[in-house]
Amino acid sequence: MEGGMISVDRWGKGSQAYFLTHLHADHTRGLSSSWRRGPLYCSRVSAKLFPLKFPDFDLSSLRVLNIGSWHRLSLSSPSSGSPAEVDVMPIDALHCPGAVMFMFRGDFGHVLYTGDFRWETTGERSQKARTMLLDALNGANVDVLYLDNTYCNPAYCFPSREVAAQQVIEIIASHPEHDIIIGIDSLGKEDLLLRISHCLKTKIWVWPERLQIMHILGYPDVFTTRTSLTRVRAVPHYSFRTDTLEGLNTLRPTIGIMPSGLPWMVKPYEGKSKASETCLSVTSTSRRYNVPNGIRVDRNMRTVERVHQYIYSVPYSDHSCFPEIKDFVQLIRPSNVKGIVSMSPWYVDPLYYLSHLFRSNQRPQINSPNPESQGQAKRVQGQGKMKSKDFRGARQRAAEVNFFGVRIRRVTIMRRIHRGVKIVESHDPD
DNA sequence: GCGATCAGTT
DNA sequence: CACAACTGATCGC
Repeated sequence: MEGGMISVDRWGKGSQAYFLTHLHADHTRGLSSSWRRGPLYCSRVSAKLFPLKFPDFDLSSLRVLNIGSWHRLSLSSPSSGSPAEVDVMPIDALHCPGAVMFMFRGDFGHVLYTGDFRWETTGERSQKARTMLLDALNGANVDVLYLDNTYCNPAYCFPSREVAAQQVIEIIASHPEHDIIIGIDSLGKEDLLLRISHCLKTKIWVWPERLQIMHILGYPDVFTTRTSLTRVRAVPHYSFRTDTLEGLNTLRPTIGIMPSGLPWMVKPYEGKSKASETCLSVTSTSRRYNVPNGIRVDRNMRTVERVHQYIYSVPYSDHSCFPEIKDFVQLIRPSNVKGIVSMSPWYVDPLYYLSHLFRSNQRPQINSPNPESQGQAKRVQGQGKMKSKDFRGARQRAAEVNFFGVRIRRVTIMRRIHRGVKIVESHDPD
């Protein structure tokens, strides 16, 4: 296999062109203000946000790529040094502001790198992205799909963000006398806040750095850093804790809302835990809301949970859930699929659940679906070529676990080490 | 001081 | 328990 020409969300030496899908920290690790490795391609929104994340970054290194347009890069083959043309098109990833997928086209065929993405089947923007993707392919086959496999497991199933936002709004509306605290990260979930603001006719407090981001993003003037103007506050996810909520409740009645694809962001309250058992009526999501064509109503569909006396967990996710990933892979029908989550010799590929959808007969990278032989393979490999630092933090138990009330075989057991890839010229899925 | 890596938190 | 995203401590230069 030849050395890489192109790196996506990886910032080591040896590539001719570097691509950034979005500005979350787990995709910019290794990037710094002292970047000297040449042009860095990203979306216009990411470019606008760049100075905030990397204050002294030399902005002349940035190359903005317009979403939906092909751009030609003149690179050279790492082996022969002969010229090699590569075309690239960014496509809306609907993950967070500025987030894009990259479609590459060249002598190697078509390679699609999703970055983190939410493949909703409803909504105007989603439809546009779908059309853009199909237009980009123009009937061609995707040779390698690098896939955001974060929730690539049938146990993960949640409603659209529109539905989840409505759930948040219902929670807030049913607590008219309460202050509301919502945990968010430095980028993402803006649409949720805008919907809340619009439906409940309220401003939303954010911390100063977040207000700066809102201004750069050009959002309407509904955000404020003045506490007195609103009862709804969005705070850094990291400072959203049970003791914070308990402390606030000694001053004023306050509830917290955690929008997340995962329901266990806070320790369960030692009493009632289901929202349906409280004053708030939140019943099965799949019964109450229409589900788009092709997405089967799943009994795993997550809904609102009251996870603590003062805290609600709402399935508002910026990553695709399993049925959406499946829809995406069925649409693309790629020859080969690789999870963006890093691999190790004993890594059990979550794409296990999708292998029947591949165009070729690529087998998922599973040592064996049998937990016992997985364990054996791990031990053998572990004594082999891996250095200890490469699997520090790895969790290696394979077991049958109770997952959202459904017994499934746990196959995703490696903690993610990094994201991002070096895209190479070979067709081979190694 | 800077970047990289690790440990720990929600 | 789980994950993504983030903070802060520590290490090496």
